[in-house]
Amino acid sequence: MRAASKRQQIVDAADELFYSRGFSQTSFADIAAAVNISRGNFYYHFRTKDEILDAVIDKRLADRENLLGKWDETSDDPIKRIECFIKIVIVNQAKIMAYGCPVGTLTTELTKLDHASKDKANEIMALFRDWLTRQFEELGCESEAPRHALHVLSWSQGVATLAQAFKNEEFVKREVDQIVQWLVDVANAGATNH
Amino acid sequence: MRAASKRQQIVDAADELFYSRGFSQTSFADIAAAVNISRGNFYYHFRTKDEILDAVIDKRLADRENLLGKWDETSDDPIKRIECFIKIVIVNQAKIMAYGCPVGTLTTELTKLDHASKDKANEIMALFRDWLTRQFEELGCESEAPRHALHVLSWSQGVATLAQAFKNEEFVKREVDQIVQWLVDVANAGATNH
DNA sequence: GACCAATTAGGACAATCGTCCTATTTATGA
DNA sequence: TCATAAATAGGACGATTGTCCTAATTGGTC
Repeated sequence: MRAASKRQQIVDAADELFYSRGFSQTSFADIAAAVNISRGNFYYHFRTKDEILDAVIDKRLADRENLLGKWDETSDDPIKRIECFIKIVIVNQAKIMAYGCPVGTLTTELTKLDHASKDKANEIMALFRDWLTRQFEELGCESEAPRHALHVLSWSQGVATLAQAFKNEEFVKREVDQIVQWLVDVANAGATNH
Repeated sequence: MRAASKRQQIVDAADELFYSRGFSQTSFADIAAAVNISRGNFYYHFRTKDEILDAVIDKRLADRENLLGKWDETSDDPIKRIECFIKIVIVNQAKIMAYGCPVGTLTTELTKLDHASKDKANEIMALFRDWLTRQFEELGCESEAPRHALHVLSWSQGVATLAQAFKNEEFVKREVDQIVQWLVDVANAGATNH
């Protein structure tokens, strides 16, 4: 029980550190210090750095699935649900301006490293893509749903990258308003087609 | 003469390696091997890794200024020039799918490292932003020009990130067509206002 | 041919990295 | 209470890192 708790503490700390410093710039010593255990003891919980990475990705996947599940329950209107996604860039604005998007930056880093878990990290991105696709399907734009999903996902990655670069709050708000307007237009166009 | 040439070789090799592997995952040994000099000799040309990074950023800044200058000369129509920028994601598609955007990924990495040269790297992003702003001003949308510039820049970063994640050529083409259409609409709206 | 500066190679250095081994301490349950 | 397992600390290991020093080589100039 306490073992699981300690393991969870390690994964949580690694999650934060991988996000704020990057995976390869986070050492065993960094994580051990964050959870107050010795470097030697670390080996008891995780044998390799890649093991921790996999655990972190699993946690992120679970967290996001949880989040998407909650959004599914917030409203019957898929527009409202997609707006939940859009507004992450505002809800998490402070962290995004400091460290970028946790999903996008990890994907980019692992791909450059050609890391064995890069595909697994991409699954988080795919999770959002597929969820968005379902929302657009419910909106009535069946054949266009996958394209709209990629469009919104791409939009969010761009906003996150520029938010980190320029730290411009107004830019973020403006882009959110713009994409929400686009979303409403898409919904109306889909409705008139039926 | 040969010294300058060797120095240039080093900067070029570092530029490529920083792009494909990332800054902190590129070692002195990697760069030295790429230009066929010994690690010891390296110190004669660059005393610290940060010195190489600064030289690489300077080179990238110069390269981009050069590129933007050429685009300025391609056409009198700012729409055509902005389209040049938009189509980088197609021209450089192969590399972008492999390593992402060189400007965006470096900015992200240095910010996470809290590196002393992060602001300098951001200047490359600002260079594009300011150039785009001038193009939109020429288009006639004066007060909206800075916003449009950020919008296009943000769009390009999003497309690059998703291109790297999903490696979907059709997605890139579709997004390019979409933003070009948006650009034409903006131009028409600006024209009717005058 | 001799001299001087530019350029190069080799290796030392202290620090840090991921990994691993081995005691020791702590907690659990019969 | 005692045996057993879980958990922890400390340190060793080989490799690699950025940095730096020194000696050797090269090339051009008088």
